[in-house]
Amino acid sequence: MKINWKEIETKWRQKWNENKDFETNRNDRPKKFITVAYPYPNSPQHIGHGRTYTLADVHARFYRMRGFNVLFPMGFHYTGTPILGMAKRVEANDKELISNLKNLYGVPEDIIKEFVEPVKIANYFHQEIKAGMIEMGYSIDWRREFTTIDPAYSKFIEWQINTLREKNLIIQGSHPVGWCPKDQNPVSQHDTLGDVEPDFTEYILIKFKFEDHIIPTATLRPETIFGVVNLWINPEIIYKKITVDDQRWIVSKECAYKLEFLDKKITYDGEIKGSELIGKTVTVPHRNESILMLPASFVESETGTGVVMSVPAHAPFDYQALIDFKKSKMEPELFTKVNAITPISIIETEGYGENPAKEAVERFGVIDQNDPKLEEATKEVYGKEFYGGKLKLNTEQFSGIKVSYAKDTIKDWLIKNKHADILLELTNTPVRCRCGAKCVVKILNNQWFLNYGDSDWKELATKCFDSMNILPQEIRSEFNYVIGWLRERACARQHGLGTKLPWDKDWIVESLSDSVIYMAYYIISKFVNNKSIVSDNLSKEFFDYIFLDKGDSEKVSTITKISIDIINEIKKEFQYFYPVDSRHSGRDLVPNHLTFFVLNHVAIFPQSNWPREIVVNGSVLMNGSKMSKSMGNIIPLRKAISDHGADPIRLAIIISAELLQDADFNMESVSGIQNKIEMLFVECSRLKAKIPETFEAEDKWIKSKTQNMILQVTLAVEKMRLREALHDILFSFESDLSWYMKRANAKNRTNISGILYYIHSTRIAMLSPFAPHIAEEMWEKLGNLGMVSLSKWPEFSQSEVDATAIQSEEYLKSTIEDISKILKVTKIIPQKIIVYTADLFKSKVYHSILEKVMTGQTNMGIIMKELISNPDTQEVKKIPDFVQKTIKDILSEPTEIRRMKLESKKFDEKSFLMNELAEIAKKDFGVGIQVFSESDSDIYDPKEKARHARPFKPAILIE
RNA sequence: GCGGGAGUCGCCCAGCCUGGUCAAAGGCGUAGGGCUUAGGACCCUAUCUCUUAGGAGUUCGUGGGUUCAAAUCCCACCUCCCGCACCA
Repeated sequence: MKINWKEIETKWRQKWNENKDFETNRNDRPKKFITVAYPYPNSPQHIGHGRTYTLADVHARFYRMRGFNVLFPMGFHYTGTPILGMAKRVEANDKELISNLKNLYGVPEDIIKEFVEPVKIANYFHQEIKAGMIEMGYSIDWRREFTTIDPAYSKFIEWQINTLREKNLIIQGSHPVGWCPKDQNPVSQHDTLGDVEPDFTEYILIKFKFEDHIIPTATLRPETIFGVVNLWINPEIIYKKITVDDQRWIVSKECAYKLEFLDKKITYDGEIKGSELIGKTVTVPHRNESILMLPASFVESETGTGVVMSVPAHAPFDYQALIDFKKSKMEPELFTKVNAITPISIIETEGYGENPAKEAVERFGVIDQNDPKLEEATKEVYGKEFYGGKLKLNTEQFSGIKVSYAKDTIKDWLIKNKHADILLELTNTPVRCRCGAKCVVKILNNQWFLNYGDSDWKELATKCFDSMNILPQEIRSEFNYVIGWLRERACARQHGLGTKLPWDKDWIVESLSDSVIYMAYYIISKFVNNKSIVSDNLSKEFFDYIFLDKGDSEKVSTITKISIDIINEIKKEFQYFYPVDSRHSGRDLVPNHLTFFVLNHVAIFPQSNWPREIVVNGSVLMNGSKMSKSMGNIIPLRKAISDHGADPIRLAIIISAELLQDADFNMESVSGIQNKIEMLFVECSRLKAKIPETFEAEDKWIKSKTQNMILQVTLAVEKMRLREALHDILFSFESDLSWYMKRANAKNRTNISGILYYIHSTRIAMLSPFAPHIAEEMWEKLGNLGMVSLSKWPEFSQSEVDATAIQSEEYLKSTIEDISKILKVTKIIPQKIIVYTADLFKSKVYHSILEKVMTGQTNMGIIMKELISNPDTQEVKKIPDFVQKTIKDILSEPTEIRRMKLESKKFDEKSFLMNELAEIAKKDFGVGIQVFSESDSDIYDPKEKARHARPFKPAILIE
């Protein structure tokens, strides 16, 4: 039977909507406030976005069924730069973008024209995403919807950022960024051609004195200043003479250009050829020694300053260039000087001798300074020295420290003594802005930062994390790590949509900073949307009173012109719903949003309102590979819903992976799920509500198994192990059910529909948070009244679990399995099957062994001695083999089964097998079964098999 | 480098948290059978090795260890993937 998903889903969505089932207000029941990171509306959502929201929705629906008053709201994050960038690209008539909008996202052409206005983009995709969320059946309270550019939201953000500033958590400073000199704008990944992230490193400029000039060299290894023996100049380069602030420098043209953006005043004074510098000397800072400037072809004008300091003991390039130069022709006078240059070794590293550079050059077989092998040699020496090297005595006060540590220390010391400066340089050059210009590194002054480096703040956040539930547990250490390395973070930028900094209107609150405590705003937004309050009235006093319990209602009412009743109602609702019980998000937000979410909460709110839980999920792959525009494998969520139905999509996403793993989405799994659900649907349509009749062995068993499923599923959902839960409901339980059907059919029973009705009602109820629409339909088909989404979650009941029933079915199964194994190995076609159960004595021995094993005694010798010393069991000395095998039997079973066996001592194997084995064996093997106890007097035992019988392991004879 | 995750029977992947029901679920593939004019779809059976009695042997990246018992716990090593900032 084919299910018409669309029809069923529309039907139930309408009912939920009419009944306002998911509109949540304060009441006297316990609450759960479940939130999920709101979407950024710059594209329609695809399957990947759907995952986080679906997980959160299942969570919300689960708690709703467990009796909680669940608030699950949604907002839209308009703030940020990508939308702005998009608008610019539309304006510039960017072909690639417009084709994506048209073909990939299906945006009508006349609407694309309006996209030159950023808000139009956000509005369009906002509605698109919202429609998808509704179609997915998310149980959202839409009365609380908002966007982050709503005037009331801006008031809220102003309050947030002012509060942080009052607490001295916002500071001002300078900060390097990737920069487009043409646009006069910072650039990040989505502003560059090819979407490259501008990546830069910090070089240390060491200032060498040359006459009345400074010749700076750029290095990553400031400690090597103690090992410098000469400088390398490229004779082909024409260097610039410039004035940097008050000093006169000589650097390459490219370097001078870079310096212009690094907060320095540059004027150009003249030029000097590289060749003119050769053979002249400079003074090494601090050491005050004169060293020569020598020519080298590996020196590039684009890198650093175009001058390199030579440390031949530790830098393979320098060592090789020195060798090369010594071989070249030169004036005798210079040769004497050059020949006198010897490497100065300043670092000792295990595995290297006096001159690591020389050793590496020789080992790699380097030919000359243009040999690419030098790169490898450099990497090796640098790596080993950095992590394993120590500075030698000739480095004065730094001797003995590890290189990895010395780097920063020496840098600070050099800068303090004015021997050095900083040069920031892009490492992945060239980075081009979308406008085509080459990007540089710029130091921005007067940037506003949230001081996440503050140790008191970190401590509070750590305290909060320690008290929080983090799901899955594995991700917790990652949060601790992030808190550890977090430093100041820019919280304002100069472009994009958003709220202006209240005290500095040139800046806009950065979008990762205006989205950290907005869960509190869901309380406010309900009252904004129903027009109880207007943005103009939302003053500092209002938010202080609602969120922080500061001030009194009368004063606040006077200031805000909002009635005391409304103010108090808002406050009560906030106090009822806060704190956030669970926050859902993808794992990409762990090092930023989720951590900031906690940091900002602990900074602003009292401990009682700190968040309680974070749930993190992995991303979604499409047929095993990452979804990307260029691959064209992005499936818009709404298209997937209309093609396959919302419930199959929800189930396929959930079943494909556990929380943190990447979920591999593919159409086969969707259609597999559809088939499964269709079968279940047919089953539910057939069953009628009925009170179960008397219970036979298999009925008691399947009831116990159902209880077991309830327990397992409930525990799994509580830990958000939704894949496991769903798998239990849909698949694992199926094998139990088919065993049950096999048993019932063998007996030709016709009175099982009551049991099946009970089982399926339980399953459908548990399925409902996962596949809410079809579950409602099935629930109705089963003849249940009301909505399954509002019904009670099935509860585990220990009293419904029948240990004997479970154990006896296991016994039956293993006996049948033994028979088939024998048949398989011997390839006999059976005429007759005879089963012998163990006698009373063995059963007695079995139980005393079981008791001993349960107390931890597993030693055969000791058990044997104890059995013999007891008059009741001393006869075992005749059958030591039995004892040995029984211990093994027991040990190979799970503790749970052992316990059950211990509990139900009086289990009559013979009569059970006679009653239950006959029909089923007839069906499976086509012959009758005879059952004897080995102690029966009328026993038929021609091959003397009976004596091998053990409790729960009957002997078998097949003829 | 730092931090995190992973390595399972031809392939994909579950089991590991909480050791025993584990020669290890499920899917794909392969082989045989059913259905069909044929193909597809679907259903059944088999799928580490040996075995004419329910058994035995060797397996879960590699090497050790703990335990009566290890895919599961501990230690070391090897390989692969992801994140490392002003960007949502």
